[in-house]
Amino acid sequence: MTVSRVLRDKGYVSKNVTEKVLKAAEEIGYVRNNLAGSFAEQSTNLIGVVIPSLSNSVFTEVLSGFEDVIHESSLQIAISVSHYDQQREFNLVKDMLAWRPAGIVLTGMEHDERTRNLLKQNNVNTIELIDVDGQPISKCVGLSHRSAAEAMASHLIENGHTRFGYVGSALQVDERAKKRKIAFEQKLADNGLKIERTALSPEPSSMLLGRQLTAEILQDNCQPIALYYSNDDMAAGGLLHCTSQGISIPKDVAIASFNGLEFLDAMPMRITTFKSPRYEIGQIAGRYMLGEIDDRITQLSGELLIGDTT
Amino acid sequence: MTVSRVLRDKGYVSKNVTEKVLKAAEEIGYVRNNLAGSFAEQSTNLIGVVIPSLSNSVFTEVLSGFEDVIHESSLQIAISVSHYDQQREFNLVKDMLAWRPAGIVLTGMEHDERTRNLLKQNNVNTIELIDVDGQPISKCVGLSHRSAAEAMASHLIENGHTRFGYVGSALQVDERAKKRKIAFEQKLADNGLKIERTALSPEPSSMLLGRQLTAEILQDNCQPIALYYSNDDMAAGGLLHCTSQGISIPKDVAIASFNGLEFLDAMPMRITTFKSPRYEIGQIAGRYMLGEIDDRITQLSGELLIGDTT
DNA sequence: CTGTTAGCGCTTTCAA
DNA sequence: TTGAAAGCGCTAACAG
Repeated sequence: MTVSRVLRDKGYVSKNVTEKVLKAAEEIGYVRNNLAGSFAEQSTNLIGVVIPSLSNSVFTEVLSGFEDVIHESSLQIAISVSHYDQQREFNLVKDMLAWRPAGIVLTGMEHDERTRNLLKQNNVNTIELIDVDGQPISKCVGLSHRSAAEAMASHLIENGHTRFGYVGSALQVDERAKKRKIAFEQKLADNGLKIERTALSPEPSSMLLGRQLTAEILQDNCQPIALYYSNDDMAAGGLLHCTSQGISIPKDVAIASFNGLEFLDAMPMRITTFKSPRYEIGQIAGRYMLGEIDDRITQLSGELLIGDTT
Repeated sequence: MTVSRVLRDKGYVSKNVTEKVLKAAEEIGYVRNNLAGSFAEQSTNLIGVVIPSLSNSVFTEVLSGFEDVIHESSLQIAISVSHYDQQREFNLVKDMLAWRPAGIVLTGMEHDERTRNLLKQNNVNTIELIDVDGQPISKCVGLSHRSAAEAMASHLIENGHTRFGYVGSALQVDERAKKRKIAFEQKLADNGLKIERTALSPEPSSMLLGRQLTAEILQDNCQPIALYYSNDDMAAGGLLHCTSQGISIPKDVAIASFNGLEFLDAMPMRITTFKSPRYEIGQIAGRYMLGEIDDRITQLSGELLIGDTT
């Protein structure tokens, strides 16, 4: 017990003994056994985080903000990847719960019903990231993808665009992109307008795919048209297609997207997009974990970035 | 015990009892306590991974490959971020060892001596990623940054370049970039050449920084010159500076870099770079973890990508 | 300030 | 095929 007290710096131990214990621990290279310790304490400092993918910088930027806040505390982050699969997410959450984590962080508001039940029944401190359009299991922080899409639709309408196309990828798994598309269409409808053409692919988004789908959607000369993309990668591909074809932007083809990723700075033209506050979402999630925020929902606003393509 | 057997599907239990147990577990929403279980087993399925940063896609791409291999097994990944700080890395490794992980994954070959000792003494299955120029603690997989830089130097020399500049960032913490710079200089020296100008910054690399440092290095008209950059972000910024200034590429300024990141596809010109096999490194690290590889060192080659800028 | 006792929930081993 | 006993290394609670 005395050793335990010294090592945890808890309770009173004489200076003399403290030194001896510390020295001995150093000598034998003692490493605490968290399995035993946390087991005895019936709690851990682990936070289970589930994100859809590690190769989409949207999620790693959020993670980065989360980590920057968390890493000053004694909490540890354990990351799992759901590959956009709610069934897999459920299994991951179940596995994580077995470690009795201090908290769970999920991406998005759409989950398997069993996941929600599991988390609620076990009364786990849960935070959902990136989206706020829905009922959180416990807490959530993000932006309204509906509002973001509406803002973009309004911007295009105000700029006098009357014909619209949509270019998207992986909508069957990307719930946020799906919400944006629906809200965009709705806003157009409110103004007596509609999406005339759509190019979709189940593949993950990429510049190459954006380029291909844009070529497809423009093949029968429907210009002038304003294209709304599911995200920046797709839109960047679209821009490359247009410039290579000598298509006038934004006169013949306008380009608008979502995310506001940094790589857009590399493009020859500034693409109009909607910047999602990714790093900030992560930071706030971190502060939720540290108990610094109580609100059930934190809605961040994001920002419409008007570039040269609309 | 019978319950334990059913839940782990281990040993013989009658069908009748098995069903009853499974049903009861389902009803009460039983979740195994890994703290108790792993404690009793004296082992875990956790793999501790330490990477320098989550906001550098080099590391998340490696992680992605690692995860893709690992996630078919029963192993779990716990990620920590060292912020390029060896002291912090040591603390993270120590914290991870407290969980008695099935393995540890580190980035690079340069670590605090205490980290190496800790890992060796505890006989932990350790894998070092991305670099192979050095003595691994246990196993490592990566590419030779020396060779990559030498290949680029040779390419530039063969193309007739005779004057050289170097643009880099964060060399005090980026050991791989440092190795590349040294090897590049050495190769030049072997050919009676040298780096005439250097622009360095302690800031993390970014396109903006690359742009600024390139402006700086070119301010007193030293063209023609071949610039070697610490990585793609910096080089992309350099390219943007040159195109905006109407500088002829590669005639007046040649640009060469390292990594071969995907965002280069967005650039108006294909930058000459050296593609590091990031995803593959992660995959192989995963196979190391699963015990599918025994070699102490796996050296991957990478690829010189000759673009329009050299 | 130091020590004793009991127990965390599971698994390994042995016995029936 | 099932069960009983013991123990993993630590900490909370209490006693001295």
